[in-house]
Amino acid sequence: MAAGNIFNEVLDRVRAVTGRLAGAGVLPPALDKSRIVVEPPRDAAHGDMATNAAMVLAKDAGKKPRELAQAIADELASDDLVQKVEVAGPGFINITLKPSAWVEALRVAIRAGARYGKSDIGRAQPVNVEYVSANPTGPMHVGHCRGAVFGDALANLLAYTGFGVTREYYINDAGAQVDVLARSAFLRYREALGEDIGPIPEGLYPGDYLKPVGAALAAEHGEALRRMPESEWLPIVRAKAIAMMMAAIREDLAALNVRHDVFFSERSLTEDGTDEVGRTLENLRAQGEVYEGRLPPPKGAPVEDWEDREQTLFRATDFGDDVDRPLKKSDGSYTYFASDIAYHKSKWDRGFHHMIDVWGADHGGYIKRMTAAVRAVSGGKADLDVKVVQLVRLLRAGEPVKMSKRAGEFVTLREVVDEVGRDAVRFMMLYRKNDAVLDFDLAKVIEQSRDNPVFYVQYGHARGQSIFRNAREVLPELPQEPASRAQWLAAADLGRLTDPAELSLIRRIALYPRLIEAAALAHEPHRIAFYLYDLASEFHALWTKGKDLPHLRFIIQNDPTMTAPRLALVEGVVTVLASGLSLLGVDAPDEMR
RNA sequence: GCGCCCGUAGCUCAGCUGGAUAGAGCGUUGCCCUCCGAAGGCAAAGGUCAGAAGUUCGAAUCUUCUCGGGCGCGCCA
Repeated sequence: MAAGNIFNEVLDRVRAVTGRLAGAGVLPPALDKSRIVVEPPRDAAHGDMATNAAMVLAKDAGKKPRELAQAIADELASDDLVQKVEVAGPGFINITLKPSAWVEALRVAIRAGARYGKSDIGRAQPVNVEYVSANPTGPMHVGHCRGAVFGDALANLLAYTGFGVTREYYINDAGAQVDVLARSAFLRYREALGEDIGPIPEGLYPGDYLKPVGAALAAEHGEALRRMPESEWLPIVRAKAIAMMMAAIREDLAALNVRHDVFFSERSLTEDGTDEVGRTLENLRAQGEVYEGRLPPPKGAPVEDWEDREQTLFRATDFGDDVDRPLKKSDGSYTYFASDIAYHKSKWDRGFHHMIDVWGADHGGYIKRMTAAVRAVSGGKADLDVKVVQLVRLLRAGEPVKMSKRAGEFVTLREVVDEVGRDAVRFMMLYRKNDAVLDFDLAKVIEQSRDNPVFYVQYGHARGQSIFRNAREVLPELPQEPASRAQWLAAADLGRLTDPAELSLIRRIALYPRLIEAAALAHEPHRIAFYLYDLASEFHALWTKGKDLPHLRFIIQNDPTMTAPRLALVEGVVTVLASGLSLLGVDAPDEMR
């Protein structure tokens, strides 16, 4: 078992007990133990952990849940981790562990250090996480933030739980929009050569960010491009513009601490004589999933100039979609969906059985057809989980920040990061479920108070470090280097941690590995953020308790033997805060400034 | 018209994939600094989990329907 999930440990023991009861004839020999769980109770009065084993097994055993619960409880009572077992309610088995068991869990956490909470549940399975994938037609704006941070944190989390994660960015460098980009850049090129280009025509990108592209083209090609017909200069200008846009995007991502392993070009699926899209579609045609046919016009919102025509379609309805989906435009070129199928086929070909795509809310209507396509190209063997991140409403002190898209005035990702800092952006983007709309208030996230969870959690870490700094007087032998400090503290007499508040904090620390696994399996990094907030809150509370009750302070003057275990508790808190924050990609500062 | 997401305290949101008496922050009310960082803490009040039916030992969580809000609905990416 990786890095000590004490809940799994107890679950194993509960299952062992049911096995023994089966051997003794109390339970039938073939038992489905998969539904048995051991979890923390909502109410601390119910003990440390509760299991539903009796209720889950009662029906198969032909016994009353409470009766069976009592039998299991009697067996569990003699376990060396267990202090007390009670049957409650409809058949819950409430387990209270010996304090020594919790204290040992703390020791495990401190010893593990940065590895605490790591897990191997992923069993090294390859997972492809695709996120951001912003069009290379301009700098990233705030709207891209959330998906970027979410995808990055999710990838961190999956890697931490033993999945073989590949972080991927799909560059949409093939559609009409990059030709528009090229024409827009060409104007800036002429401008750079001294021409008066006047206002930017409708339909082209007006932003100033293309001026450097024009300048670079002028420096590199001089007058040469201007003398070519469009068919010749366009590929040159396009390639240059895309390269420069992608370089800018990478810089923006770096500012947010977001990284990718693979940048996959859509154009590479069709250029230089390769036609991966065509090949993919022919394969699907051979399977009967691609055909020529007609679609009914959409109901409700009438499409002007609807033309009923025969077209190439993907049989998405075979996989639960509402209608079949077109693969070719009327001019014969592939639709975006067609190349997206080929792209996901490439993921499958590269060995990914599990794919996760992070998309913006406006792509929600696209999910069914894409999951359908993934199943079609993999013979049903691959799965795709599309995580939709909802809209971010940008506010300043409660007032919406105005953005005008025409005229190219939008708030860029970089502006937001520069104003409030990378940590605040990242934490707040993750302090909400991905499928809920998020209000992001530029004024609030830099506030240094409990209102601001980023600050509150980071402050918890800083406060812990501050305690270590102040402890040197009482404990001069405490190593200053963090890793040796942790090992030194792990050897302390942890049995002296007996106050209910201390044990409660230890229990929360012990919850961390379980939380990490659950968050990873659910693809929900936000759970880490909420957990860290709760942990910091309990830590701050215990700290303040020491104001009224001096015997509960972490540093006890003239009593190194009491101070050491207390510092070990702080070490546990600091370890988990640092670990969780690093999964979120947020700094864990040693002091606040 | 159809599909997807959402609806939990006055406000903003959690709720650990079906568990026990539904939680936190803000706001309101009342408290705690000679004291390891008050950049903090304690306490009180506040709920028909939108509504109805169903599934079962047990539902905020699963199913169906209704109401209310958001997004999307060949040849845009």
